[in-house]
Amino acid sequence: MGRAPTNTKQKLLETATDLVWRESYNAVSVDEICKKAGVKKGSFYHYFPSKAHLALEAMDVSMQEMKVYYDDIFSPTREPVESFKLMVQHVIDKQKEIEKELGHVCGCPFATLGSELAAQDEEIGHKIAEICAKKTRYYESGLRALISKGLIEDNVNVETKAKEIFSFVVGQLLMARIHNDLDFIENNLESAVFSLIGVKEY
Amino acid sequence: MGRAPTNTKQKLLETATDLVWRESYNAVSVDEICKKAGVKKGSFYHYFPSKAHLALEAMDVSMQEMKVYYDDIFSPTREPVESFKLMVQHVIDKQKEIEKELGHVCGCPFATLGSELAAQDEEIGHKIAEICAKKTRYYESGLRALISKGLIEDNVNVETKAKEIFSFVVGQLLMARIHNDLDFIENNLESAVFSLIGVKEY
DNA sequence: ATTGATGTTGACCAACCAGTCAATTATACT
DNA sequence: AGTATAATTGACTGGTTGGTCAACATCAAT
Repeated sequence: MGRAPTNTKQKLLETATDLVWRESYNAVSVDEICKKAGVKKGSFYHYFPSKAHLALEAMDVSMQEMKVYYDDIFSPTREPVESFKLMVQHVIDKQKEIEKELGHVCGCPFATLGSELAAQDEEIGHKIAEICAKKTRYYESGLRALISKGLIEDNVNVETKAKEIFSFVVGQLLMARIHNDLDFIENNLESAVFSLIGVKEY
Repeated sequence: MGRAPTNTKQKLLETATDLVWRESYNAVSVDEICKKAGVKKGSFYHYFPSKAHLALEAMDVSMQEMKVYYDDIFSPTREPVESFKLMVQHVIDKQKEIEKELGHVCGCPFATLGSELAAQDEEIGHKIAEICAKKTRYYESGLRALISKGLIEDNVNVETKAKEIFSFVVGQLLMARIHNDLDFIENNLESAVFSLIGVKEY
């Protein structure tokens, strides 16, 4: 029943993700998103009750995409050192891809959005906090695997260390966005992460 | 000659700093700044040719204020371990003060602004990159002092390590802003910074 | 007292903002 | 063929945006 389903909603989500990731939430208007997506504003509000709801759904999509990669990267079948290496490489690859596509180093989309909206929109802020917590759980799992292999001391506070690693990666990505330059991350992120983890040989 | 100078410009700078730090650049309008500062919009554009120029001047003011603290904290007369301890404490104290005043954990004002505007306003992005570079120079100085005291190995790449510390602090502040919670920083920042520096006893 | 520089005001603007809605179109099922 | 449902459109709204401007106010030096 009803008219044939289209990719309009998906196109809006993709376009919004690109525009907001590159610029910022408040700098991008609904009109701009619609124009670039080739969709009339009436259709926008047919699929989303508000601009904020679009952002929330776009985060869900991004999160799901990320989950596929991270489930693989931190799969229990891998060596934990390999997991962290792959994680760093994935971050670098993704940043390079987005830099090419959007013409600017863009950093972590969740952190950028969270930084902007944490004090402005409670719901979005809360969702981003959740996403951050989810990501740190991958690191926790990797750290526990490192402990079980005897590669780091077993008195390491896994939750704390995971948060530190996450903050560090997010901070480096933020600096890369500000400087519009991925060189430092490319040359430094892997060794810095392992130094922070405290594993000497890898 | 001319009319007696007033504090109008200063009031605009202070008000704008507060509003933009708490919310974001694009979320705060010139009208809002003027209203809260008790200044008419005509006066605003008498002192600033544009909203972006206000941001640039506000950053200069913040930077000058920060310089006073950091020149003292990283004064060559101090023990370098004390410098880093004081730096961490200063960050925490400042965040607590701002949280109380503005009703939200606000993180690093430069990083927040830079994250938002890096790809939107080249001039502002460039200025923030400069400010970040300036701050890392304090860390470099502290690290060199640590080396000269034999507290860390002398093969440490000071420029790289300083950038890592800066990224880490900025990342932790960003997470604190997103979670609107300073607990993790209060409990963890000092030990994490020293762990990152690589000094065991302090 | 006049001049000239600076500070202040409020009305004004075109463009843009998020969001609304009734009308229209396209489709799948009966 | 008819109908229910979903997709699409474009014109519309009221408020806000960054920014302009001519007029006016206040003072110091002459």
